[in-house]
Amino acid sequence: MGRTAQIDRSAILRTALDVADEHGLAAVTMNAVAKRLEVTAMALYRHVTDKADLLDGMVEALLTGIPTPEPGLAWNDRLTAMAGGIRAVATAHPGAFPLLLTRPAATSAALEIRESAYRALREAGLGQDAVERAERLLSTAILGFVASEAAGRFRNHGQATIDEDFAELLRWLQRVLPDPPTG
Amino acid sequence: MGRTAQIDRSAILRTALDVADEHGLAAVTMNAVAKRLEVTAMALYRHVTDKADLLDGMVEALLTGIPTPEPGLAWNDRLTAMAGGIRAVATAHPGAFPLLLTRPAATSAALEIRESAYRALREAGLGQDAVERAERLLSTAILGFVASEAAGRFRNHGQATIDEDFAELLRWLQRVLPDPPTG
DNA sequence: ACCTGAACACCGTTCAAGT
DNA sequence: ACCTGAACACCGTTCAAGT
Repeated sequence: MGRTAQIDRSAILRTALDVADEHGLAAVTMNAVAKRLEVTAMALYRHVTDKADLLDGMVEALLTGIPTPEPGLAWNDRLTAMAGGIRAVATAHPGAFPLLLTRPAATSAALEIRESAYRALREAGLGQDAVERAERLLSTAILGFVASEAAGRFRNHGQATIDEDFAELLRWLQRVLPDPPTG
Repeated sequence: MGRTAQIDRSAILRTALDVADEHGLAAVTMNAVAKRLEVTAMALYRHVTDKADLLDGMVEALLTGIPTPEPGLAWNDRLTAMAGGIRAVATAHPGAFPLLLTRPAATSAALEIRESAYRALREAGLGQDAVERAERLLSTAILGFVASEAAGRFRNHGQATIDEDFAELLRWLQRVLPDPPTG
């Protein structure tokens, strides 16, 4: 009895993200991930329950990469910072990012991000129902754009054009919210 | 020589959409589609070049289901009608719909839809660059919402709430465009 | 012309066995 | 405790063979 572990869950998740980013989500197989870790596919089952659990773990790892905004900022700047953080994660993990749109996350990382957005929108003066609705619409608009970018739907356009598109989207979204604090 | 065909490409695509909607995209295998058609998987290769071609064909079939808006309508009503048409296709094909976000389509059906949007936005008075940017942002916002809905990201909310969310999104998007014609 | 059987390399997953 | 080998049912795909 007793044998020092060669791999752990977080190493598996990091490796799976690498595989997705280099060769696409379809290339994320138990075999491919295991091979990178110099282990057989069966060894993974000690650390993830099955492939669905692997993919859910990748989602959680992506969400953990979105930084919590500086609490000192005004609410509208906090929302903008979160949008930028989401886009930065998509840029760092373009292959894995589409998982966020297909695997609804109810994990703690997802809840924390949503709560940050709720706090900002409450400070904007919205009532509770409006806060929740605005969060759903803002998050889908931003996820939709960023996932489209990651999936290459804009690949015919230059980076400068895409950057300006994103800035324009943020301006659009600001315009449907109450006037921000002047500071 | 000569043997009457049992299947054709459009039957394969329809069957693949059915499988996706009933059991999810992951269930769309050559074997599963073939079995529904009472044929072996190898028979499909006479009508689709490979599985990627099958998935691209599904995208094209989904796009063909989006109706061209009535030319008599004002430009803002045409855009609203297109958004509704996209959502209707997602409702009819929730399992297959996420393909639209991951497989950028440059086929004729995709181009026709984009051209419809361009025409409406030009009538709104936007210059060519603004037209193209607005089309990218409108389409990603709408696709993002509708794909999220199809993927079940809102499944904790009632249908009435989701319907109202969609209406609110369309109002947001109207607000960033020039004032529509009064009629 | 259209479909099938056999074959290949590859999936996810299980379970008993090795250390 | 952790990993592997062998096994199973299932992938996508090719190619020669049947009608």
